[in-house]
Amino acid sequence: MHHKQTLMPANSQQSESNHPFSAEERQHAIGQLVQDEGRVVTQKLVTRFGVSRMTIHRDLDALAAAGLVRKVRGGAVPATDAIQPAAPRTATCAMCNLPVSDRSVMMIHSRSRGKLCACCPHCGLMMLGNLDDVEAALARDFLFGRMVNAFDASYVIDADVRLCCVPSTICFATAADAERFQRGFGGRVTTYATAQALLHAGHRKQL
Amino acid sequence: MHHKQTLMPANSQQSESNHPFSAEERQHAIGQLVQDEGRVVTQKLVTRFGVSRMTIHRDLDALAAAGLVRKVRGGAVPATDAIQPAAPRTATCAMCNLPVSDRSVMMIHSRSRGKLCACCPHCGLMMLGNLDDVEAALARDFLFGRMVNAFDASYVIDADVRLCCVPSTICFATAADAERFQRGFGGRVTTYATAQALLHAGHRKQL
DNA sequence: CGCGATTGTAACATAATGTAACATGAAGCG
DNA sequence: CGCTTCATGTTACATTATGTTACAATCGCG
Repeated sequence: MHHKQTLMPANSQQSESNHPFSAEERQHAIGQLVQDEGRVVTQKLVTRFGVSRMTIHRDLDALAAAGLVRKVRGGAVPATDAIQPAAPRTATCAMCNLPVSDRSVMMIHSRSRGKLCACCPHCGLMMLGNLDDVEAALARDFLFGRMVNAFDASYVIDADVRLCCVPSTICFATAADAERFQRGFGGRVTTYATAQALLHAGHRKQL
Repeated sequence: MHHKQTLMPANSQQSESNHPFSAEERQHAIGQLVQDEGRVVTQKLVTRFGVSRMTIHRDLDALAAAGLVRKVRGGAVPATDAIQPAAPRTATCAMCNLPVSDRSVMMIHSRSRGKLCACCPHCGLMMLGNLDDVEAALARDFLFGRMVNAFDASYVIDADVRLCCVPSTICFATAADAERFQRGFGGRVTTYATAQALLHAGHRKQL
């Protein structure tokens, strides 16, 4: 009796509700939604698909059991998503797909794309240059291992230490540290802005 | 429910445009804020997230329980030790009992005492000097993070980088790396034997 | 020092959400 | 036809997140 799809006016906005979904189709659609939007809200799925709260929960259970999503209170997020407070040890770089080294990791918080992980400042800076809704960006200071504001940090580019991607880009909390490192291992000490420009120029050159 | 979210338009009931924050996300955001800005003020979090004072307090309680922040009157500051939230930081140094930093860890295999963990080469070398049945000793190369044979490694003692115990003792896979590091950050480049002697001499002097 | 303002916290209330147990109705199958 | 199975709905209850209130603890200031 509550099956809205049978009662829907023809001009209804909720296109999906016009035809009844099989369980499989609905679950597949939910999985897509999670991937596309980063997060789904149970209550919205209830109205969107015109099924009961329990049914949505069962769908999410099935998706979670299949490892496709992770249930959170109120909805679900992508299984790979790292809303978790813990740093994703098994994460791969959102830019180059290499496994993320704990030593050089960068974390970027984008409003639209959530929490992104970069294997090293090279990839991290590239990503930052391509995002326009960054809420925060943190890079790991090479010397002390602390996370620092990526925009305030200093970087040594192309030092004789190849940690990850090339040209090697190493993050330091202070310009003084970067300079001392450069004295020993070469490379060029830059601010965030300069590093950003250099890396992007280098990549464009290749095109 | 009628709480006065003076900062947000009243029409946004649950809209993700303004407050996509579930409890989990909000706590995560707060944790990042603490790391990023060094300190957060409870009252500002209340207005920023549009939740009650109690809710913010509970968030901070949760973050503090997880060891991610330390509550202070009026807000929270980064937990001094916990830069890395996850990780098996259960290990403590067999010499000084400090939690073992993944960055500078040394592993010593003793026939009689089994596998011992040192927080840094300082403690590791001290332990090695006191053990007579060592099967193997590995230290983490500071530059690349690889484990190297502690007896073949080079060490920079008393550089201007205080990572763990004092006098700071930093391990490098090669003498060349140690020298380049010394060029920037000072200290003295030594072999295993020399570092060993220096550290023990320093400690005996205190007695 | 006392006093007011701010902050921390405990206790309770409430709404939203999660979940288990049972009911229903359709489809398939002997 | 009756039976089973499956997806779903309904109901009831547990759990969680949050707000509200009251009060204690602390700070700042005259």
